[in-house]
Amino acid sequence: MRSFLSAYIDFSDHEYELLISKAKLIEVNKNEQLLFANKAAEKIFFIKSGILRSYRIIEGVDITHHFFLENGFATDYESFLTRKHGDVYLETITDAVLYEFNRSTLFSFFEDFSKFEKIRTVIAENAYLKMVERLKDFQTKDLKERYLNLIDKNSKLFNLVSQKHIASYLGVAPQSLSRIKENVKQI
Amino acid sequence: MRSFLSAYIDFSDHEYELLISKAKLIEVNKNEQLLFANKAAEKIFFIKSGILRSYRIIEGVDITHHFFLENGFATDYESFLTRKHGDVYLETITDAVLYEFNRSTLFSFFEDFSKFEKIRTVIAENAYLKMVERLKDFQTKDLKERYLNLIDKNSKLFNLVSQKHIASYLGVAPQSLSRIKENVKQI
DNA sequence: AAGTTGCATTCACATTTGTTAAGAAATTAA
DNA sequence: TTAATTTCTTAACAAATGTGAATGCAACTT
Repeated sequence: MRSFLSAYIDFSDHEYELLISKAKLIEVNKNEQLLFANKAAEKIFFIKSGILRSYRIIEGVDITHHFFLENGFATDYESFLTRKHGDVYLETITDAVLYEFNRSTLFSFFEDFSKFEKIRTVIAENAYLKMVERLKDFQTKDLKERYLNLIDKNSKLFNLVSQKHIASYLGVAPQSLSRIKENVKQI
Repeated sequence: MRSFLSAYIDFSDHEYELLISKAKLIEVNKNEQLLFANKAAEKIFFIKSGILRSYRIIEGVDITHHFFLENGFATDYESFLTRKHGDVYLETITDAVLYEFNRSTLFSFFEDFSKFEKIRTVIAENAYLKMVERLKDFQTKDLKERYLNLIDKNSKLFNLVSQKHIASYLGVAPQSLSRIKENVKQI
């Protein structure tokens, strides 16, 4: 987490220790639920190791919203920001080691140490930029291109994440993803 | 702009006048290009009146990225943040009255008056939340639902924006949008 | 070991969307 | 205003994706 943050702001050992003291280091098994829909997200996690997945249940179907990899923050960002009840679940899909922060604790830390406030800006701006990339793909690329693009950027994912979750992430039925994989294999 | 900003932070008359003094008030005709791809976006606009559109040319095709309505900021946000050359054009699609800010002027204003820094965070977070909504639509809704959804939220757009721009915004060919409109009309 | 469960794949068929082309309608320019 | 240009619509066919069902496979349970 230190190296992640220091890419954006400078801080002393002491300040970092203070931040860490606000967090709880937890080890979590695979397939544990970390956040539930219909509750305001009061926690945010920094991922030391492992992979997390956020998803919605829309008309009874599990739709993956996002995969969270090592060295980044994970939460229901929408609910975390708006304090409204979210529609997003967050779960581990591998064993994981996480720093768990309480929303109010973290935000009051930001207020006391205003230079850390910039982290909040940077997280938002990075999250935005990633969303724009995905949106651009949906606007202009067919499934095959989106699939190849995802492999290219996140090859690690494919051994660890089930196909149906990747399919919903890409916005298609699992059968369509199978079809494309077969199609790609032959070339 | 004052009421837009005051929703997020408190500031004095003097502080607001200072901010305004950094901007240039401009009147722009319909179909004027404000930003060009392949240049780093050095300007950001606040829209007093009018509608703007950002778009990319991808494989020779004009793809609308975003519509900007009154009372909000508009730029190639990606390029504006990263300072890299963007792939986005920005143009007016109606006559418009704008406050034009220079990137460096605005950011140094933020540094001098740190409470305004929060504006940057809020803009990023709001932009993110809008992107998430659109992405959710692409993941889970077919064209008809996306179209009805857009009408519902932005009925003003439809009289002022050409169908082909709305089509690319929704990620489909203009012919497909025509088809859906006919389909919807009959019900 | 046998049975259960859930996932990935494959197939057939239905639906949606893309593509090409043509004509109608609207906008712009002269 | 007329002429020229662009946009919108419609149609026919091709391609892609959705849907429901069947199969095989692997992990897990008992």
